[in-house]
Amino acid sequence: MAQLDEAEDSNSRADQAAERLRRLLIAGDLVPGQRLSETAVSERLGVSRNTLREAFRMLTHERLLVHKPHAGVFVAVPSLASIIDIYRVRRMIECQALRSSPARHPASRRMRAAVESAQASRDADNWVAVGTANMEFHSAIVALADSDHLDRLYANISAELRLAFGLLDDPEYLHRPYVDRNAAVLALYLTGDTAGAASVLEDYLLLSERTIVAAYARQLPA
Amino acid sequence: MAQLDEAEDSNSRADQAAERLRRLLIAGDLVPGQRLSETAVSERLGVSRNTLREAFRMLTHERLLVHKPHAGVFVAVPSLASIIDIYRVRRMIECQALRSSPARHPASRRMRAAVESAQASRDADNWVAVGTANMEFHSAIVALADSDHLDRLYANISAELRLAFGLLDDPEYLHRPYVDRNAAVLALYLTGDTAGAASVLEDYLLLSERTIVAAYARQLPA
DNA sequence: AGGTTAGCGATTGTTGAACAATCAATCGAG
DNA sequence: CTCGATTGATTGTTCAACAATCGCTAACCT
Repeated sequence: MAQLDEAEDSNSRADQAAERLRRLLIAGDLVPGQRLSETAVSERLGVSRNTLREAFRMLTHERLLVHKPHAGVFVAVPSLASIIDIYRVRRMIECQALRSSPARHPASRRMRAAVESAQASRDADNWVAVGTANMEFHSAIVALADSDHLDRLYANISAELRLAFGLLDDPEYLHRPYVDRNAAVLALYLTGDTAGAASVLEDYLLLSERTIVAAYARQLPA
Repeated sequence: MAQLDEAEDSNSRADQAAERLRRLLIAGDLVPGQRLSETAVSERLGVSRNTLREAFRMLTHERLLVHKPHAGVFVAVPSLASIIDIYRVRRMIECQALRSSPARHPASRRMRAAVESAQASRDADNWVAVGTANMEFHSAIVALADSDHLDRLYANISAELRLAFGLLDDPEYLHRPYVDRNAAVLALYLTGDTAGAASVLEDYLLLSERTIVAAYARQLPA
């Protein structure tokens, strides 16, 4: 086992700070729109202002934070337009990756593991874990394309989407319907019917987008 | 028009430094693999080491530089695998953007302008300008998809590809064949035959990839 | 009174210097 | 000649200070 849960951030202190902030972000401890004071956060994390700025810049490139010049950094608030954009990209990339993937691609193991993990977490009523497993499933689908660039793009997109999920407050409603659908997509893919799998996935993504957009519009009437 | 050519980098000094480095990189003044000393570059650009580090980090995220811990930053050397990956992504994204684009999309004007610019530069024997115009043409194709995320991904990919072009040394051979092909793609698209345009584009990209990979393998026998 | 502007305070942007941590090359011992 | 320790240079990180900029307050003018 190369990297353990806590060992992956061992590189630099800026990386460590970024990782800690990342966890605070996906855990929802930092609400979107909130301003992050450099001095306050730096002394809370025990790093220097300069180092924290490097961490901020990393997270800004991951679109988790936004930087307004001379005003500070803020937790990103995913816009409706950005979410719609994300789903457009997901349909384009995931469906094509699935459709034109050779059979028995190594990443299919990741897909299977993610489905099983999601089912287990569902039975344990742990819905944020279900969400994590679902996202891992889609990440594995993208990995079918064997493209580092797409993998990286998808990692960014996932982070942003996760921020949006955190804005909503019914994780069961958001994640439960998709674990069975993921299993269906995986089953079709494993039989070699990649076109069918892609088709099911596309419907699935359209439904998911509608659900999230609706919940989003309901929650943020502004 | 909000931002002019020279005014876009006015934000911070780190941005300015990054922009200057970017120009040095695409101009080929900085050869791939070269190490960039923090102190040397910082005093050459007239910025502090700390500020330069922020610039380095930006360019690292754009994959123009690579950062090796405790060893420094180096000009990225695009690997053959990365180039192949880039072309795979380009085929996936550009063809689908072209195929599923509505007619008379605003970005088609950018496509037309790029074609005309390439033709003019070709007649003037300015081959690096031809290369720039060609890349602008493809960037406009991606813009047909109306996705900020894809636009950003493509900007990164373009920068990396440009670095690879700089490694080769016959810009006419690299760029001349494609200005007429771009014009053909544009013509098909404007008649509404998006499927035909996408098909031509796919052949085109396959040919371009073969050309570059061959030149690359010839030049770097290592 | 209402709107405008000048100034104030706070925060970010940038710099320089200093020290610790790490790597690579040199030099020396066996 | 090979292996190992020392040295030197570069990066990683912190601190303190100052300049630049923004938002707000309050005084000012009409």
